[in-house]
Amino acid sequence: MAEEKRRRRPTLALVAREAGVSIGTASNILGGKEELHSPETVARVQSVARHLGYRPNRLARSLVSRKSHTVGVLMEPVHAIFTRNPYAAAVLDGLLLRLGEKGYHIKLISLDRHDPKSLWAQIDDGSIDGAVVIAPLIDSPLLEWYHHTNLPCVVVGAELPDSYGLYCIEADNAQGIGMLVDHLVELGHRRIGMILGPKQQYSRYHREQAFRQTLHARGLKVREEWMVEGSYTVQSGYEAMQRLLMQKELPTALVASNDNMAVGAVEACRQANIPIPERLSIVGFDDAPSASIVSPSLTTIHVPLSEIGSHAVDALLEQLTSGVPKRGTYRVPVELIIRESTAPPYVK
Amino acid sequence: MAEEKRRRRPTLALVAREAGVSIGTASNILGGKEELHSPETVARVQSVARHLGYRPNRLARSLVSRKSHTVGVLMEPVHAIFTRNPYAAAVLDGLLLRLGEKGYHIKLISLDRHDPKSLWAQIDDGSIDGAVVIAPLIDSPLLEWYHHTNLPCVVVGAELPDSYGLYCIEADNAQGIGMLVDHLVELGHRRIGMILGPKQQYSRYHREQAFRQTLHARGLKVREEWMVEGSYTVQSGYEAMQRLLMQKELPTALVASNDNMAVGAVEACRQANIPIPERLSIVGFDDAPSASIVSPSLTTIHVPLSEIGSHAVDALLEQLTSGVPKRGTYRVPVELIIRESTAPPYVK
DNA sequence: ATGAAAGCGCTAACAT
DNA sequence: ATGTTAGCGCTTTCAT
Repeated sequence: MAEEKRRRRPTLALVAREAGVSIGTASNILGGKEELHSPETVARVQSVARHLGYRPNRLARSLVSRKSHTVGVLMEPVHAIFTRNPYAAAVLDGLLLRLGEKGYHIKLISLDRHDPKSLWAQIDDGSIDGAVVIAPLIDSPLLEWYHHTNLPCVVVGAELPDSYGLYCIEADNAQGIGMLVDHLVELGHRRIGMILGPKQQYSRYHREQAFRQTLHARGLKVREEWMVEGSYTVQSGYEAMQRLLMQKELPTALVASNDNMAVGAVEACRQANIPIPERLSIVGFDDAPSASIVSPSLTTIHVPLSEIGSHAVDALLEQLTSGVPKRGTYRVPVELIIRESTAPPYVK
Repeated sequence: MAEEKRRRRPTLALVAREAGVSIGTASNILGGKEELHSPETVARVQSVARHLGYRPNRLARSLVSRKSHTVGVLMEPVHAIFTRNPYAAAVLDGLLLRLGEKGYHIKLISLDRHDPKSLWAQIDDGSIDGAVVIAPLIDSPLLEWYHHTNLPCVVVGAELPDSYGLYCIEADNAQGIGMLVDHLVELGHRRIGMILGPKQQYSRYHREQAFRQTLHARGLKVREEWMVEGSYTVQSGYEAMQRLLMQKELPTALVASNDNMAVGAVEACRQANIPIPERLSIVGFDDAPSASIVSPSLTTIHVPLSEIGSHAVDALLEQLTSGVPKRGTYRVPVELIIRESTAPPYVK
């Protein structure tokens, strides 16, 4: 009995008793409202707390205050593989940094495909004040958000239709793809292909559409046999390139929808003895760390991913404090980074 | 008043009242002890809960049960940058996967250097049942662990002295370095240098020591001017290589303490027009994604990082259920991966 | 099989 | 300036 008491961590009640004050007083002092009490009491309580090694129980605190000071980061299982997903990793960097500054804690939630029914019970269980959703997929059960919960939420890496009523932060895909195509056109390319992203990703469509429009605007024709599909992984880029290489006619330049796939494509070309950029120019998107490491290094679009993470935090905390849901889309300006993987088209 | 009630999420009490049962009964049924009650009651309660959209409050549940079903992942701020730290990213992958399988949630905690006093208050606040510490640094306040808390804990990516009394999981550095050196020696190299990790990392010393011992065992001399230091980043490897290149005499092979630095070293050589591996063989450690992407691809040591993450979870959960603290070290077997960055030494 | 009641550790009115 | 009280939403005896 007495032993059990000893094992348990000291509580507010214990501190109060030892310091000879009421539990409310102790709560005030240890909860940062010291100005309500006399200096002596404050000192005594703090000293007792220190000696006892008192640490407030966050759960109890959150239960009554209805604030967990924790935000959830929701990821599709596909994305919860940071080694293969520089995108999610970079966004997480930004989230972590800003959330830490603001004194918030972070809970990582990888959606469980096995049991989508318990999805909302897992997310909205009182343990988080709000959520950041990373690149939700098109059929994602997550997107029924407002049917199930009114937890504040911010979406990163996908531009959702307005009807979802969520605030989205996404790279300006149209601007980025436009810059890439223009760069290639200026080099003299007129035969340009594309490796598309997977059909479940919103970004795929925005990037594809921008590609088609820009080509059109430049008076170039979109050749459907040069539009191949990948899944945003290195391996898929490799395979897409192999498929492309089986065509009778080849483009002189290729836009990969992200850097991962561009890296895979470069490797496929290397194995097929097609020199990059002499025979084929290849560009990527995102400016992942690998883009500057591969050889040739990739011309790509720099997306300030970790700033996007910080921005997401700011937008979310703003909702938390104001109580007003935010909606709409913030398209983040991007930048063209010219490296070694692009050159004028080969002339026989 | 009534409005406020409406806004709030339904509680157990509400479900119980609507179903015409006591709160205890509802708790049993919704908490998985349905066998204690009659089928009709069970059905009724479940149905009411569903219609009301009831979701249990995890905080309240954890408060009374003293289990949060959440594991904390503690990282030094240096590591909390996943884009630059494939090591932490890969371990996190493994943690995330296994923790998800086990129904545990995960809280990411990046140590705050600004306020080390509140460190334990942040960690041991009732919100986690145990912790995984990723690659703690040598002077880390974290290592006073058992003075401050008896939270179960597992250390990954560092082999701590026994005195800390913590269970550590780390790649078999001695084996790995031995394999690398042996590989180089077999190729004919006798002049081998090393890029060391930073002094704050435990792994630096284990890798350095293994290097010195293996060279010694092979009858080779360690040339101190070929032992240069980096900080496990690509940039630091680049700079370390530049310093090395200023020596009058150069080694014919170089062991970089991790892949990041090997990548940086390769880049420095490229700029200095030193062909790899013809003029200099370079090896890395970890088998990070970049190792197979750079050109030439890196001969390196494969460390099953995500398995290490899973293993860490298993070890931690074992402690959680058994209540018995685990200690000692598990040295994970590693594997030599031979790629393009190594070749026999150049002969004039 | 079910209900009543105690309390997890804390905050926030409200009194004094 | 300090004490008292009523919960936060849930689990868990202990009765019935």
